[in-house]
Amino acid sequence: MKKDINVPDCSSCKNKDNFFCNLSISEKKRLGLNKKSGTYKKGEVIFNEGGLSNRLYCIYKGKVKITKLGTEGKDQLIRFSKTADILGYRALFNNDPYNATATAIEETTVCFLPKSNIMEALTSNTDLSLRLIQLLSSNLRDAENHIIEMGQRTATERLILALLLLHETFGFAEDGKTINVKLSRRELADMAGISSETAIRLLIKLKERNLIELKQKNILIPDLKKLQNEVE
Amino acid sequence: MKKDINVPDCSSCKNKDNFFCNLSISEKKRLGLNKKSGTYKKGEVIFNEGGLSNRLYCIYKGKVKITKLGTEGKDQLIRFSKTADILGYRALFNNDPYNATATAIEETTVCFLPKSNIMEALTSNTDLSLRLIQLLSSNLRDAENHIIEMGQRTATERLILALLLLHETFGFAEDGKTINVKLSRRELADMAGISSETAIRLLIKLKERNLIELKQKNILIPDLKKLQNEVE
DNA sequence: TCAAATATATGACACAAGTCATATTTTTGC
DNA sequence: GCAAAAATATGACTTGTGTCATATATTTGA
Repeated sequence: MKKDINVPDCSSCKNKDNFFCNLSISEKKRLGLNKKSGTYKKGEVIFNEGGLSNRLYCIYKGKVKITKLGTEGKDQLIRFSKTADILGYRALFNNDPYNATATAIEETTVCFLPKSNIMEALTSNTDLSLRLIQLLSSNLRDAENHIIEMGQRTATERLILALLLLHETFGFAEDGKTINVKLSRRELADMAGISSETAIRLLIKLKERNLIELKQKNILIPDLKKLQNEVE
Repeated sequence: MKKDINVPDCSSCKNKDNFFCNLSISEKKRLGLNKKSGTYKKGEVIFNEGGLSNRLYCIYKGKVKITKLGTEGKDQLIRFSKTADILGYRALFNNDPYNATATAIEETTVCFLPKSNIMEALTSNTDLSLRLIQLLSSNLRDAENHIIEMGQRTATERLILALLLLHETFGFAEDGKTINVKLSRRELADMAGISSETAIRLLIKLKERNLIELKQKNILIPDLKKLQNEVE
């Protein structure tokens, strides 16, 4: 992590639709008082499961994976977060240690907002609590759907659902078919709860069936509808 | 469902530690204004996935399972709720349909609190938002742990974890070893994300290893620590 | 640039757990 | 009390997927 001094004040942030978008200009100024920021390289850990928290993280730019370590030292991917998303909110609002690890999956710039600023914003703008409730509800809905996938879908289906989630979260690159993030086979396996070897094999199978294309670390979905139909 | 006219006003509720425990007496009186209540028989549905909501449910007495229908018509158990817990809060605060089905697993009496009362309580007592944030955070933590179990644990381990969750949620009966709820093998299987046949077989195996006792529909855990050690 | 580390790919093999069928027991509703 | 429905139990069989080992390709860091 290296300190980043090029990030603007919260009231001038380029991410207009972020979690704090409903705050007034003056509320945003107070939110960003004394904030710091830093840039993490791909693979660097932003915070660790079990660590203590006194600030909220706001992603200025980049992509992050949230993982938990399971049994036998294997990771399970819980969620992705990207530019404009907040991180570490559950620990902050519950005065708990982090219960997951946040890792940059590409170079990522993050702002650290002091807890006192957040609490003040919550008090002055009660809409913010409702936004947080909605965010947690959305996370919970996604987690519940993931439980069902893990319990009831085949490994192939889970891998396809993982690819569709990547598209949904990060979109396509400009060519309109390359998933806009590069993950290792291990990371894909951690999303789908399968072994790396199985992920590798099934990706090749999907390629052979022309459902995806593989170009170095890029995965392309030539026909999104067709891939979606595989898991209906 | 039959209407129940024996439930007291919220300010006199026997469940002193419920979600609304921090409200003042007068706030509780306003919360319960025009509330209704009903009693559901074991197996009756309290609300259905996809249904619309304009009230919050508060369990006066009883036990409820929250399930989602997965692929191929198979249920996945998401969570249990019991006496003093609230239900339907996510739909209410997000103006969404219910995304799960709530079913009584024993005779259950539920109070229906009008949405307007809830919103008023939220406005007058900002602590209530924080309690809801904490509740959602707790649900989410549990769901995330469940994802890991589904992805990384054997069926036997998952069944044991399901039994431990039943103990944790509902406790033991007075003998100190009978789990204080009766579920069918199918319901246990839905908790663990395994087939009924597998649940039946593995229960018998656990019995043979003296880790549990089976007495009609009752499951007994003679040595809780020993069972916990099986899944460390 | 190069050696070491890591990621990807592949083959072989084993088995946990699912499906299907059937028998038996228990529960339900009239 | 009784028939039907549902739950529980068991056997047989199949296979999806994990593990382990090894080869090859790519990335990393000095």
